[in-house]
Amino acid sequence: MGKAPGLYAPVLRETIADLYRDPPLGQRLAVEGWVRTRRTTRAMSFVELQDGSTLRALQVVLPHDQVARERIEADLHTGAGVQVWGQLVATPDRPQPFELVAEGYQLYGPADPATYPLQKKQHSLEFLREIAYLRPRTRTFQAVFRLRSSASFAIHQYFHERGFVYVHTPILTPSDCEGAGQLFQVTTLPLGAVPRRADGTVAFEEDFFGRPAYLTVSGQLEGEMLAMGLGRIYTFGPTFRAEPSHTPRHLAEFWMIEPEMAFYDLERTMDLAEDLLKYLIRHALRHHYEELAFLTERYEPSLLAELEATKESAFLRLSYTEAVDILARSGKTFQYPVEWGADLQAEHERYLVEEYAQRPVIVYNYPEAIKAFYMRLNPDERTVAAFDVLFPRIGEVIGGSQREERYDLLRRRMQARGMDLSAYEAYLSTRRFGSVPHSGFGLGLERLLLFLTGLTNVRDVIPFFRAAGQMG
RNA sequence: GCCCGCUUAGCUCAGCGGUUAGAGCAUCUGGCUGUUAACCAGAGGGUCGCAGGUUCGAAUCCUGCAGCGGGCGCCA
Repeated sequence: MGKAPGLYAPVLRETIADLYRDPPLGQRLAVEGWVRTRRTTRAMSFVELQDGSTLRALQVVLPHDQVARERIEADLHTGAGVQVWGQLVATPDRPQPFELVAEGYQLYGPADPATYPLQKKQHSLEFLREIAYLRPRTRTFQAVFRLRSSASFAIHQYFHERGFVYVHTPILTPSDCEGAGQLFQVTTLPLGAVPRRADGTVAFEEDFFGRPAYLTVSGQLEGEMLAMGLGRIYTFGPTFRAEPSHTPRHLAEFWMIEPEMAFYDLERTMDLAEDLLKYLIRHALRHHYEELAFLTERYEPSLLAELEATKESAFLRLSYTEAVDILARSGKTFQYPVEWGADLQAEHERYLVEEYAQRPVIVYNYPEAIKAFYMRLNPDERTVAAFDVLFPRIGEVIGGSQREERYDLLRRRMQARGMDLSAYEAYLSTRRFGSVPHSGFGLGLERLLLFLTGLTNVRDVIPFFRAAGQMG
């Protein structure tokens, strides 16, 4: 058996991705990774080694006259972490282009087959959710998390290429961004013995900030303030909603991209949203064909074709009024009635996207009454300059609007909704000093990833999921 | 929050009132001159989610609870 090269050995130590990119055939080298499978015959064993650098595995041949069979059978089970060294040899007559003929190996960490949960067969996504810490050992999650990483990078690249400033809005906030769901309260007060005032209410002046504090549900309001000086900004960070939504599309902690642009009207903002989404799809197709092909084969047969079609398609733009009209004339029977003034239900959105348009749809100019206070009132005074981007399979992926920049109008509408204006003093003040038209939107990273990966549950596109009653 | 479904071996599932509960894969043992989800032979492995109830008899029917999944609502 050859001498162990060790961690700082004078031999090549390469990732498997490097080997496939430019195989150093004939050279002696060391590779590190985890055993995916092992097959043993009388004279030799075969190990498929993966290291996370690529979905492809490296076949390692272990001749039993080099490495004792008993040792291999005791050590090299699925999941074991090892370093293997030997010579890289071309194998033109075999399914793989080359393989490593081992001289020896070092077992970093065994994986006892009696207790190691993963096997070499495919597991259900539901089962893997129970052992989230091992999901990165599977090719599915390597593909998904690599796409997540790459899409995140592409988002930054897209905005930076266009002069947007990446801003960090606070995670801890004193107030709600109205209409964005329930908040997680953050406190250092002892929950077992909360200090109270004479009238029995909680004495928040004794809390850490001297007032109630929450985890942010959106960076939008702060983003608007930053855009009113920097021009074009975007946020990209975690947001938190304490809404007990039990669906495959909701998380309590998720990542959101929120651009906010001074001097943008609704149409220009819709253009930006559409362009961004197509850019991200093109980026994934160009840089991650291997991952997308794998996910297409495993999970969503139409994934590649759908991405190809979407990156070229012109999203269909319909005003809310047009959309209601189309639904009313569709001849379809919907569970929820279609009438002007009611919000579009999931079944309505699905009809518009999957049957009527058969491509992404942007619905804009929604009734004022069903949308948030900060959306700009249109001249008809019945609708606001809001829009949703609806995708096949996953529904709403972006929600945005032109913001109400007129001080008196904004104030009046907030009052009409019974909001406490004192909590929004800074926000309102931006409308008193040099207020200009501006717009923005929110893109849910996990929902985008459902579209890019072909998976159907957002718990599977974030490494460790947090949802009502679940911390994966 | 409302509605529906599922829970049987390590995993994926079959069994849906009637002998000692099954299969494939995994594991273990042995075999195999290069395997590719290797193959061949054999073995071990189960309080049938939990708690009650109905019945001569319950994995199977009923009730409650829990976990998971899905639909709806809310939204990203």
